[in-house]
Amino acid sequence: MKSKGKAAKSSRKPWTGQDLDLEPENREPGTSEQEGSEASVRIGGSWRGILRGGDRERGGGGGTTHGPHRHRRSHNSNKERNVRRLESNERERQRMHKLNNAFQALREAIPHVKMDKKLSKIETLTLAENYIKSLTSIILGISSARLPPGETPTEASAARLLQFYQQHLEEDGDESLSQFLTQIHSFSQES
DNA sequence: TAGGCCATCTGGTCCT
DNA sequence: AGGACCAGATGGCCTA
Repeated sequence: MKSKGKAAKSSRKPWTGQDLDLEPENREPGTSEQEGSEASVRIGGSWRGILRGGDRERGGGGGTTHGPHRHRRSHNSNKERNVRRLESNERERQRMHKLNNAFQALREAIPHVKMDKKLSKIETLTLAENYIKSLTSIILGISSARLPPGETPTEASAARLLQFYQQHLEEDGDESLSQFLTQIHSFSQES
């Protein structure tokens, strides 16, 4: 059983459009917003249309529009829009699942104390950052042990490490880690 | 019960 | 044109 049980997630059924009457006089997902209404509309478990006119910067979009310049994509019918929305929802779900898989892989890659407790996403990212920094300082420490007296590891050293890593990423993709470690070893040897 | 965390929906924007 | 990305919004579950 998961520590943060999502047992009721099963009750969170994907929106099917069936909880909304899509007959002509009724709305469909996004309709009210596209019509420019500022009213709150219950859509697929979410209330849309509240707090409009956000100050979002460029890129990424995200629920808010920019004043009168909202454009609407024309689709043939409500039914077609509905289908596209459902497909989009599914893709988004899959994308988030991939993201969560990546988070899980990261959790398993970084050592942490509370092994019985699942790390949250923010904890995972923070620990990963600290872990990387620690490893980097260790590696640079090894390197400095072989540097000429008085010479300390510099940012240039770290940049070289990064360069090695990026080079292997480009050449070998995900399989590069062991080779990268080998490279680091030789790097420390030559320093 | 409040707050944290999360999954999901959603629509605007970016990218191919 | 359509998919990917992004962030706001919402509601459910869990823990202190």
